[in-house]
Amino acid sequence: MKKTSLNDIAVRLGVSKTLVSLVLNGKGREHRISEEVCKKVVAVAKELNYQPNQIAKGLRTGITNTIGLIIADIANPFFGKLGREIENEASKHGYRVMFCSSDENAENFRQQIDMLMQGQVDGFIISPPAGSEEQIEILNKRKIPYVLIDRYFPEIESNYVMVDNFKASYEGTEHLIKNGCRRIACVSINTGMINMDDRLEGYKKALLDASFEIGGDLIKILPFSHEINDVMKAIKELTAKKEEKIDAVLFTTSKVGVMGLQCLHSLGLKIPDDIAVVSFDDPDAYKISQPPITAIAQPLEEIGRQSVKILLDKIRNTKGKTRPRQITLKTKFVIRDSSKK
Amino acid sequence: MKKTSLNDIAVRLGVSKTLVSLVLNGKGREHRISEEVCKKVVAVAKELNYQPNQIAKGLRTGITNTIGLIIADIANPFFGKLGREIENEASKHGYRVMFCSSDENAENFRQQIDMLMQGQVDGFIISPPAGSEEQIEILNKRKIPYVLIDRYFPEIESNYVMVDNFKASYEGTEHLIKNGCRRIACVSINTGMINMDDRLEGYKKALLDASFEIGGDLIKILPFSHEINDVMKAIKELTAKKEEKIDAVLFTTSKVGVMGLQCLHSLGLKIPDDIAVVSFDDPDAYKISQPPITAIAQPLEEIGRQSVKILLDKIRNTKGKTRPRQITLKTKFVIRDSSKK
DNA sequence: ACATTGAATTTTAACGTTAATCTTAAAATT
DNA sequence: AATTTTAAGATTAACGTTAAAATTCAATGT
Repeated sequence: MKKTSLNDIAVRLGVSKTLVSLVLNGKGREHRISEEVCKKVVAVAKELNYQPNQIAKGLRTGITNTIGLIIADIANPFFGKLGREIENEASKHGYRVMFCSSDENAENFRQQIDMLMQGQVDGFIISPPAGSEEQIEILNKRKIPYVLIDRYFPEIESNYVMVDNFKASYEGTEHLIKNGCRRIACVSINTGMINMDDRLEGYKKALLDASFEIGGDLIKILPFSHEINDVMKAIKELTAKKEEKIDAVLFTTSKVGVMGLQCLHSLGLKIPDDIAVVSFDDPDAYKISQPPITAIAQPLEEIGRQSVKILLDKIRNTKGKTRPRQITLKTKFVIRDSSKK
Repeated sequence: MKKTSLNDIAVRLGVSKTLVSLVLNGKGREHRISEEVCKKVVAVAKELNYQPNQIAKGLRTGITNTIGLIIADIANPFFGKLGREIENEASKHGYRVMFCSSDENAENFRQQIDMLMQGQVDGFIISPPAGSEEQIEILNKRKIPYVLIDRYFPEIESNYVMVDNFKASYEGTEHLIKNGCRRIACVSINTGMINMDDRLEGYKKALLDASFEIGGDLIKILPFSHEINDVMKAIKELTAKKEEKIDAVLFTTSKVGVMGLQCLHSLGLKIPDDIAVVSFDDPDAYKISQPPITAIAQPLEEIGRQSVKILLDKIRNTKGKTRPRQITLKTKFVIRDSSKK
């Protein structure tokens, strides 16, 4: 049972395949195909269960109705949820999604971009890893539509959808200060990307504005491919010294936060009494944690919607040199018991 | 800057595009193309940064090197992690992945299958929703390669990769019994699929073998699109009656389990003293939970590897009527503090 | 009567690739 | 010298679709 093609329908009706194509694409009226013929075409198409071959369509038109999504790791709930929002929004507009997990690795990323650029997608939604500037520049040069999410390169003119990481971090830290915390640590990761920098800076600024000391011994930057051991080491160091013991910690991602909580628990530290906790992102784990964790939640649905919207805009309007669309969204600060002193 | 095609290289060298194609596909030797010409072709291809157009290749050969992955929800960490394993394994073999979240909805599923069957993928890895038998039969009839994961239809001959849900559930329940629990509830969801049935049956059989009563009031089957309210209602009912109060609960998915834990916490019930907990799946949340949750972990990497392996096998061997490959894997029972009495 | 218009289609070509067949010239064989 | 073989490549056609240009036939206008 081979698949039905336009030609099969055409032969069956003794008309040209162009006519069939026109009719099935709803251009019958426009091309003054008679009502009668239109009906016949539609009937036969239905009878033979015609499904257009998207590959052939793609070759002819250069349009695949597919978006390439490259993020760090689809298994990370943050990206999983974001991926889902992107899928939903794309689907609404008739687009499918191919996804790749770069593991924050520039070489993986390069290969993935190359692979998907071989005519398979109309554009990209990308959370770029450190060191991928060159690839992004290539997209610019070739005028391939794309939107960055989660982070961007300040020195490259791009479309992007972000959150205000600095402000979010500032708020979270300020909240801890207001709740009476005095020695607030920050555990972050070294991705080399601006979103993490901003989160650290927001934290520092909040300490500064409260006239707190910003000790280097309060800040732990983990290697970006962090294991639980790395986190454990950091937490131990932060909680070791009796006199200068910390009383709160800000985690800058849910991945490091989840690991951090495991460590705090296994060290027998009580949250929030011994150590108050605030973390970026808001995975399920934070809701069932005892106590529940105060979270800096990103507006995933909005990020998904906006990034797809902008991308489809760019795809439809590749010629007009529209100025880059750069959107910064607000995070939602969800106060739970982990930050109550 | 248009993309380089085979023809561009051919014209530049004054040879035919067939020759260029042969050389770049490594068939130069085989077709006795001279060493000298081969080198020139490769050099120019590199110079012009030639990337084969996969769409054109796909049209000509009928091969897209793309797998369609249809699961319930990529935002669900279980499927997110599984998706990642599938992506990894597919990538090793030069395959890309397109994903769709069906939300366990047969109509969504139908559309997604139809969409991806329009020439865009070489085969499917599918976690089929209830009521999708017809679609699966269509795949059979059209000889489209696919592998089912997580569940299957007993009445349809298919390839699949599963875990032994009955046994896993039996073990989990048996463990609770051995730890001294006497009134063990089961909170499950009504997907209408065999994996959930098996989990329920395993639970029942364990009770039966221990000569416990299998009360209907111990079993709560939630609507398959369950909200936290549904779970809360079930938990309340299970813990309401003083005399017949439950002392343990088995959750048959992590989604219902995570919600259930939220409910137990908010009702002020202590785990495991008031109620011991065992749950299918092993999300991060269970590791940082206080106490950590005893989990029936599925071998996600193995499921991913096997399903891709079988699928690629079928794709490469569409003609030979190979018998269906049906694989049942073992779960890993991870005992943590939530089940200690 | 003859050109003009309009409706209803058809023809052609192209997207980039590759499988199958065909060509050519030189070298080897009889 | 005539034939066959071999090396090295070219040509053709096709995958299924669609944009652009061309055709056909009838009706209308002058």
